[in-house]
Amino acid sequence: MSSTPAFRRLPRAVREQQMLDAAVRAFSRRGFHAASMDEIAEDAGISKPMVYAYLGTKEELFVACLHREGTRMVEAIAAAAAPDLPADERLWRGLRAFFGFVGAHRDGWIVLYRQARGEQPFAGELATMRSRLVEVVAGMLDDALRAQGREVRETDLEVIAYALVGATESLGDWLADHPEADPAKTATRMMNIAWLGADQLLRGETWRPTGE
Amino acid sequence: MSSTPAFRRLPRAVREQQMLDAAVRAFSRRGFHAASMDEIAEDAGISKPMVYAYLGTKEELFVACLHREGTRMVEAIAAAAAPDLPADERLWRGLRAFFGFVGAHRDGWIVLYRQARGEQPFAGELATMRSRLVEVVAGMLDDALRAQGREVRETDLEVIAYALVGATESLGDWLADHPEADPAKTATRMMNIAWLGADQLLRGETWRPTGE
Amino acid sequence: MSSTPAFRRLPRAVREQQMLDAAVRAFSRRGFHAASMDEIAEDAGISKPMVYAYLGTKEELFVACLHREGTRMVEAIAAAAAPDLPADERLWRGLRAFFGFVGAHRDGWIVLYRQARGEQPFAGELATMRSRLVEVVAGMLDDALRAQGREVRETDLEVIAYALVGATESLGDWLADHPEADPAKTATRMMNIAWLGADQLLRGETWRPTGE
Amino acid sequence: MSSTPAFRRLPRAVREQQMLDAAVRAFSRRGFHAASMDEIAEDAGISKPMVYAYLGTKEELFVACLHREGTRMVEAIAAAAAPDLPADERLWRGLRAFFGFVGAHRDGWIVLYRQARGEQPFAGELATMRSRLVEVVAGMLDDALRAQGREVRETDLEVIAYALVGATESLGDWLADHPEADPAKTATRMMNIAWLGADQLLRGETWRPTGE
DNA sequence: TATGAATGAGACTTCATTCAT
DNA sequence: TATGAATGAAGTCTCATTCAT
Repeated sequence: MSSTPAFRRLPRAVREQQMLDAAVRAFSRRGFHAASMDEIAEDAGISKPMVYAYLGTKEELFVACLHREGTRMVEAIAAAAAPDLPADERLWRGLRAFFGFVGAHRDGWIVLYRQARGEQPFAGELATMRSRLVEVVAGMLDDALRAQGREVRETDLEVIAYALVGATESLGDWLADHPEADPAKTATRMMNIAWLGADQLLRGETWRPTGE
Repeated sequence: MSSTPAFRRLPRAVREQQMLDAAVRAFSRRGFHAASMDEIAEDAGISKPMVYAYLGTKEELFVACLHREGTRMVEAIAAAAAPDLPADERLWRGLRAFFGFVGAHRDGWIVLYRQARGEQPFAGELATMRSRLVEVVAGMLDDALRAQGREVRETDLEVIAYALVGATESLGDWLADHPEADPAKTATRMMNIAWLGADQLLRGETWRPTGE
Repeated sequence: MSSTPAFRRLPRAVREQQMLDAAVRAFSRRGFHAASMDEIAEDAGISKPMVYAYLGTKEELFVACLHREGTRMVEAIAAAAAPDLPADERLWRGLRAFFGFVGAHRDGWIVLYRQARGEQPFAGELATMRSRLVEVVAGMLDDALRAQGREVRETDLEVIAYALVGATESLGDWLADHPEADPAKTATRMMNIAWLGADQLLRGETWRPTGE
Repeated sequence: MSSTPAFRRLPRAVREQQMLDAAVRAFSRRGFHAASMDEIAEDAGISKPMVYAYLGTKEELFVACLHREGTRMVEAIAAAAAPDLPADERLWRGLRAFFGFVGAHRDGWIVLYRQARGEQPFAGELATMRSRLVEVVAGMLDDALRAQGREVRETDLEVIAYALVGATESLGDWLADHPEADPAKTATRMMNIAWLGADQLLRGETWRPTGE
């Protein structure tokens, strides 16, 4: 006799995930400002006041999206690249995990990479995340070098790591726009670029401007 | 007789540049949606209706910014990387011009790279620009290879070029956040990464996943 | 216990009628363009966003007014002029209902007759309504004629009907500007004009231009 | 060597007519509010400040249109219906002139009949014009009656005249929307309706409500 | 005379957010 | 808990009108 179907009154945690799903979809497609709370609530199948009650302000909602997707991504990568593996293996598994994440969570990636970047309140947090990643990658390179008995100035290391991360993100973003592409193959390509390219660089050879 | 004949009533071309300057500043700092036409008009020292009369809708204004800054950047790079130079020289000069542009036009760069990316109506155009750039870079790499009597599958070439462009953009964006850094030095670092790294890669050596 | 349970938070249907009332008043007095949404909302005792939420755009609001008033008028007339009555009785009751409507809903009439006519998006719909009315009147005349064993060319019938409707509308509009006048008396006058005038006309006599 | 083509610097009177032409077109198509001074100036091939200098405010410009078109119409009718003709001839010639005017000056008619009616500042003036016309028509009917040795209460006369004018305007407006229709034929039809219909009415016969 | 440049004012519309049931 | 009803605030855009050349 109850007109309330079984799926109402879900436990709070489930509802929150539904809302975050809807929010990530909306923010990914339309950006922080253009996405509307109305739209998100409707897509989540819930009323607007509930969204406010559970997840707070629009800004807080966006941050929650960033956190969930960022954590998912970082944990996926961290779980793959166990610290006791050799450096190249860690890099390779990390890349595979990264492209796998992008392929499986396009919207999440887009929120992280395209949408959060331009919005002042959030860009800082993202930059911090990237910095930590760059450190990790720099650490891997350093490990590899020491294993070969070589050493590189820390600054150079950081710049190279930064460039590798940038290149990787860029291919990841390309992947997000080409759902038909194979994440694993993309990972292989990036691994080639990263590992062989970096190896050469770190061997100490340097290109020099030719005067002027 | 005075070369600044009055304060108001400037000719159209001048006013348009003032408006575009203000718009690029605003869009760079606050993004497309958060920037307000009021704000832009006030910063340009003019009333809102003039902005609409000269440059149209907010969307058209944003496109005008994109065009001006994009053209500036492309022309700076094209002027530097004359097509009759050897490939490495072209790449080097192109990079120097690119980082020079970013250092000199931070706001323009940020609008192009950070703000346009997430907004659906504009992202496409930007992606096209990047594609053309990737082609050019791939062409340089190809030239260099042929000069050495080697050859590479076109797909690989494109991916490598794409990664190089991504890495370069990423460093450029880093530069935009570090005004104290030296564009020329950043260019040198990127040239190292690009040239030596690519050289190795293109020599035919390949890293391969180790099973699993 | 009170039948006016509170002041705010009325159910949707009630609020919509309040808004339409206010809108008809405003549009009637000032016309589509000069009436402002602010004004309408304030007169309805509600905030502007509610108007948009319930009734949409200004244009849609105007159409809603047109529909409500048009329907009211047509239904009043249709209810009075039951199709099983003899033609003259139908005409008479219809006229009485029409002038009754104009007297009781001046604002509605004015929106329909004076304000919608000049505005391109709405004029068409009104013209269609009038056409249908003309058909009905032509039908009445035809009935009356056949009852007398006479017949008239359809074109003539339509023109006469059109003129009758025009004359009626014109007197209706005059009534709208003379609230002290008696709708019933106006109806009687129009019935005289219509019935006796038409009778003569339809008897087959024709005035003819005298040369030139 | 003069770059000023011959047709600039027209005499004031000519320019004013061009502006009024453009204004009537614009007001007819879009109504008083929706028509913009920009549009009018451009259509007249002149700059906006000139419009203000010559014809004043938008409101004054509209009044000027009303005057010109109203005068044209009245004069056309007056010239045709010379007061020394017999009443039926006057009516007939007047109608022909009226429908001729509508056919030849659609835009002017529309401004007078459809657009001015709803705008408070102008409706009054129009109503006055119509009143005068009604008087004239009532006079004609009176003349005709007296010529037959009969007499009618003035009120009835006025109402009948009002209805005739309304019917005529209505057919005129129909003509404005059917440019392919023949003004002369429409005039003949209206003359039939007016003359024969009125004749009957004025003979003293009256339709009476049948109780209820 | 003639006009490009300029603006104050105000319109429509939308949104994030909250109240009262 | 859950939501329909409600709004303050702000943003985009247009227009009639005037100045300064």
